[in-house]
Amino acid sequence: MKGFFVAMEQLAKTYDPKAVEARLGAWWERQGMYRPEAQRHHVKSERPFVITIPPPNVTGTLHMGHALTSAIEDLMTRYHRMKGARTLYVPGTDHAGIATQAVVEKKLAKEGRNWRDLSRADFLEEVWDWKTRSHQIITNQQKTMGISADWQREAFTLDDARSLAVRTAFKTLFDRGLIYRDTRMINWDPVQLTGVSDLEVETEEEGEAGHLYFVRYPLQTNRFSAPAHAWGSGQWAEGATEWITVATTRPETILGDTAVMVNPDDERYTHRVACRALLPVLGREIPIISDAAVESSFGTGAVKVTPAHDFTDYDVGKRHHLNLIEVLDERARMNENAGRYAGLDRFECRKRLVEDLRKEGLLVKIEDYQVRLGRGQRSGAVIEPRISPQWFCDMQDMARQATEAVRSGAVRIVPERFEKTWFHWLDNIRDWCISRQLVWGHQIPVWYVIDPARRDECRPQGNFIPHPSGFTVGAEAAAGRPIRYCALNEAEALQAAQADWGPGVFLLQDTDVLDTWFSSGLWPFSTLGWPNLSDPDFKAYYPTSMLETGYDILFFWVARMVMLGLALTGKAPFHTVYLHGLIRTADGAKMSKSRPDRIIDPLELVESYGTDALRFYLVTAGAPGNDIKMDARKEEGRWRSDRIEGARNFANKLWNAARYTLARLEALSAAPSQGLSLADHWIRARAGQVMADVRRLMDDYQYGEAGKLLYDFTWSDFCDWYLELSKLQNSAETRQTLIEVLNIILRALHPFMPFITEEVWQKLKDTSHGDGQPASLSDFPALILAPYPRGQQPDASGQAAIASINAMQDAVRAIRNTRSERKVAPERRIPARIAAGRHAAAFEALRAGICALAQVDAAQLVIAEKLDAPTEAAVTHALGEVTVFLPLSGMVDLEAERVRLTGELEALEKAISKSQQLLGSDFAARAPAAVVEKEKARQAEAIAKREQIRARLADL
RNA sequence: GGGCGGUUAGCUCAGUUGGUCAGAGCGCUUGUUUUACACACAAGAGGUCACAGGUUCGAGCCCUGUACCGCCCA
Repeated sequence: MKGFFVAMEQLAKTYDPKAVEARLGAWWERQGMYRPEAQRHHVKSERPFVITIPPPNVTGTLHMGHALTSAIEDLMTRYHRMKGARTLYVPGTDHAGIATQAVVEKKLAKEGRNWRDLSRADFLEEVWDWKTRSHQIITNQQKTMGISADWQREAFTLDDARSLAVRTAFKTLFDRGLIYRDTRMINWDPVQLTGVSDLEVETEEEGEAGHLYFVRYPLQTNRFSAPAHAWGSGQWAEGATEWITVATTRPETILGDTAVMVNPDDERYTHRVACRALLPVLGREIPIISDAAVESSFGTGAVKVTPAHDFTDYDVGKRHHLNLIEVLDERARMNENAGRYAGLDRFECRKRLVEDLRKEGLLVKIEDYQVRLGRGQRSGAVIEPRISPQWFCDMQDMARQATEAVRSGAVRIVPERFEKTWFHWLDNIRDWCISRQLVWGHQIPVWYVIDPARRDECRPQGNFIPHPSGFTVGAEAAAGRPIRYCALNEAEALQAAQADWGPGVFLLQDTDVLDTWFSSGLWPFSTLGWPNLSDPDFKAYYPTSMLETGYDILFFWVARMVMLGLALTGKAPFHTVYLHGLIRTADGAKMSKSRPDRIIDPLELVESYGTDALRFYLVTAGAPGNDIKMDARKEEGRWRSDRIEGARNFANKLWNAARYTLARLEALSAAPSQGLSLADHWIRARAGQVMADVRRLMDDYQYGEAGKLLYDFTWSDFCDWYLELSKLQNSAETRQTLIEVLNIILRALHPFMPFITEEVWQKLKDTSHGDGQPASLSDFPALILAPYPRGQQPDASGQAAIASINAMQDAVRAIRNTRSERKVAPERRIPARIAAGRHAAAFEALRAGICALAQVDAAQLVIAEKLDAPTEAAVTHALGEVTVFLPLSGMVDLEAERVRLTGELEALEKAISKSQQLLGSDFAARAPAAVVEKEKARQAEAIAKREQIRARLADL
C-alpha cells in the first residue's frame, strides 16, 4: 500500500492544463508526429487521409468559429491517424484581398493617414507588416488549440507557389475561353472603389428604413412641348396638363432616367404607352414604354427607368434600346450629367432634389418604406450597380460539372440537406466577376500592347494607376495582331508579344487583382504542388479526403473549389464535405459578425478552462450543421461558460480516475492471479460494446454523439462503478483490467482531448511496464500514433456479466434510495435480504461490492435465489428477477410502505394491461418477432414484479 | 416570391434506418469533509416532445396543413 500513496502524491489533485499543453504540443511537433512521413505504423490498407485547412484570413485574430473548425478538423485528423491512415493536415492562411486591405486602410486612417496618399509599394509594405503580425497570432492560436497540422507544409494564398498556381489557373481558363473581359453592370463598392461579386453583397432581410417618393412627370402634349421656365423657378412645369406619377426609392437617379415604364397588362396606363414624358430638372424627352418587368402593385404601377444604375433597368434598357446615362461617379457622387447637382454626394443630392421637386409641385407624396439595400460585405457601404469593365469567369459548364459531382456521389455533402442548396445555387449561377480594383492580391496575368504615343499617359498618378486597357494600340494599327497577352509571367508575355510586334513592343500588365476566392478556390491542389503534376505531394495526396468548414461559405469557397478542381485537375478536390454550424453569442448573433466586444478570443477560454475542455465542448455542443449558441457570459472581465466548465470538470474527472488507477497499479504490481472477477469481466465487455458504437458514430461523422458516449462510459461505468468495485479487488487480473480499460478510454478520447490523454497515457505506459502491457501501449512512442480502439460485441459470458452487474446496480440504487428516503444515517450499515433469482451466484460474488456501495452490513446480508419475505417490518423493492428486502426495525412506517407499494402496484397494473392490449392486437402478428418477444419479456417482468408486490402487501 | 432549419425538462441542447426514446449537462431540492476527484459522491423533483389532422399494429422520429423564430436565395 505504500506505493499507492507515493504514486498518488506525484500527480496534482486537480488537473492543470497549463502544465502540459504547451509542452506536449511542442513535443509532438518536434518529434515530427504531425507529418505523414513520420507515421511508420500506418496500416497499408487505409487510404491516406488528407485535409486542407480553410485558410483563415490574415485580417486579425481567430474567433470561436475558427476554434470550432480547429476542434473538428483536428479530431478527424487524429482519428484517422490512429486508425492507421497516413494523415496529412495542411495548414495555411488566406491573404483575403478586400478584407485585409480594408482593415489596413482603417488602421492607417486611425493613425491619421490616408492610404491613397501612399505609393502602392509603400501601402503594400504596410499590408505585409499587418499580414506578418496577424499570421503570427493566428498560428499561435492554432498551435494552442493543438491542431496536428504539418507546419512544414504551411501555405499562404499569396506566396510564390500559390501565385504560380493562380497564374496557371487563370491562363488555362483564359486559353479555354472561360475567362473574358467585358463591360457590363456589376456591383460596385463606392467606398473601396472596386467591383465585387454577387456573393459579396449582403441584403438585410427586412430592409432598412427609407422612403418611397411619388414624383409626377409632365407629359408632352400639343400645348406643352417643353418647359418654358428654368428649374428652380417654381414654374418649371407651367403649362403641363397631363402627368404620369412614378414611385421611386432613389429620386436622385431621376437624372439618369431614359424612360418610364408600365406593365403591358396594366389598363390604367394603356393609353399612355408611346407618349413622351419630360424629365424633371433636365427636361429630357423620355418615352413611356411597357415591359413585364414592372409590378403593377408597386407604387403607382409606373416606374422610372435608369438603365445605368439599376440591374433590372439595365436589362430593360437593352430590350428597348434605351440610352445609358451615368449620373454617378465611382465614389457615388453626382457627375457632370447631373446638371446643377453635379458634385454632390448621392444622398445630399437626394435631399436637395426632393426639395426642388416639391418646389416645382412635382412631388406628390412621400411614404415610409423599407428599402432593401445591398451593402458591401467588408465595407458596409451601400453598393451601387455600375457599368464597368471587369474580368469574368464563365460558370455555366463548370457549374454543371460541380452539380454532377454531387449528384453522382463523387462528392458527398454532410449533412445531406445542404445538397439542395448546392443544386439551387449552381443551377442559377451567373458568371463570376473575378477582378477587383485593389492593390493587395494576385495581379491579373494579362499584358496589354500599349500605343507608343500614349506611353506617358499610363504612368502612375500617386497611388492611382490607370488601367492599361485604355491605352492599347488601335485596331487599325494592330492589323489583326493581339493587343493583349495572357502569360504566366512578364517574360513569357514579352516573348509572345515580340514575336508579333517586334522587339520594340511596350507591354503593361493589367492593374486589376483577382478576387481572393479565386486563389482560395485552388487551395486543395495549390497546397499540394499543383500545377506541377509530378510533385510527390500532388501524386500521393490529391484528391484530398475531406473539406471541413462552416456552411456559410458553401458558395464562396466550397463550390468554387469543386468547380475549379474539376476544371483544372479533372478531379473533384475532395470526396467529402463536412459542414459545421455557426457559433452564435448567447443572444443568437453571429459571432464573426457581431460587435467586437462580443467576439470571444478562444485563447481566453483556453486560459480559463484548458484547450481540451474547450475542444470537447465545441465538438459535443451540437449536431452536425447546427448552429451553436454559446452560453458564454462576461463576469468580472472574464468569459465564463457553464458548458465549457462541464467539459473542464470531465477532464478533471479523467485526471483523477487516472491518478487513482496509476496509484493502484503500483500497489498491485505483485498481486496474485485470481482470474477475472465479475466486475473485470463486465467492464471489459462494456468497453468493447461502447467502442463499437463510438467507431460507428465516428465513421458516420456523429462526433458529438460519440463524445457523449465516451463521457458517459468514462464517468458512469468506469469511475462510478468499476473503480469503486476494483477497490475491493487485489488480483493481477484487476491490475490488467485497469490498464487495458484506461488505455482504451485514453485512446478513444484522444481526438477529443488530445493533451490530457497523451499526458496520462505516457504515465500509464511508464507505470504499467513489464509483461502484460498491451501492444497498443508498448509498441507506440506516443498516444497520438497509437491505434484507435476496436469495438467488440460481448460474447455470451460478457452479456451475462453485463446482465448481472445491471441487476446489482438496480439493487444498490434501490437500497440507496430507501436509505435516502428513510433518512438512514450515512455511516449506519443496514441489513438486507436479497432474493436474486438466477443472479444469486453473481450477487454472492459481488457481496463485498454490494456492502461497500450500499452501506450494507456484511454480517446481515442474505443472498439467495429465493427468500421468504421477512416477518418483521421491511421495505420491499421488486426489481423483476431480483427482490430486495430491507428490514429496518423501527424505521419502517407500515402505512407509508403500504401506500408506496400500492402506488407501484397500480403503475404495474397499468403497464401490464397496456402490454396485454398491445399483444392482443395486430401488433403480435405484424411487428417483427424480436420486438414482440421484447414486449412479452417486458410484460413477464411486470407480472413477476406484481406478484412480488402483491405477496408483500398481503404480508403487511 | 422560392428554399432550408428550428420549436423536446427552468436554461442550453442530444435523440439518422418509426418499436424501453422520453435523455444529457447546467440549474434546483435533500444529504455527505466515504482514504481518485467538492471541478466530487449519493438520492430526488421536473416535459401530453409548438399546434391540428393523417399514415401505421406502433410516431419527437414519416406525410399534410397552421403558428412563431432563424437563415439562405431572388
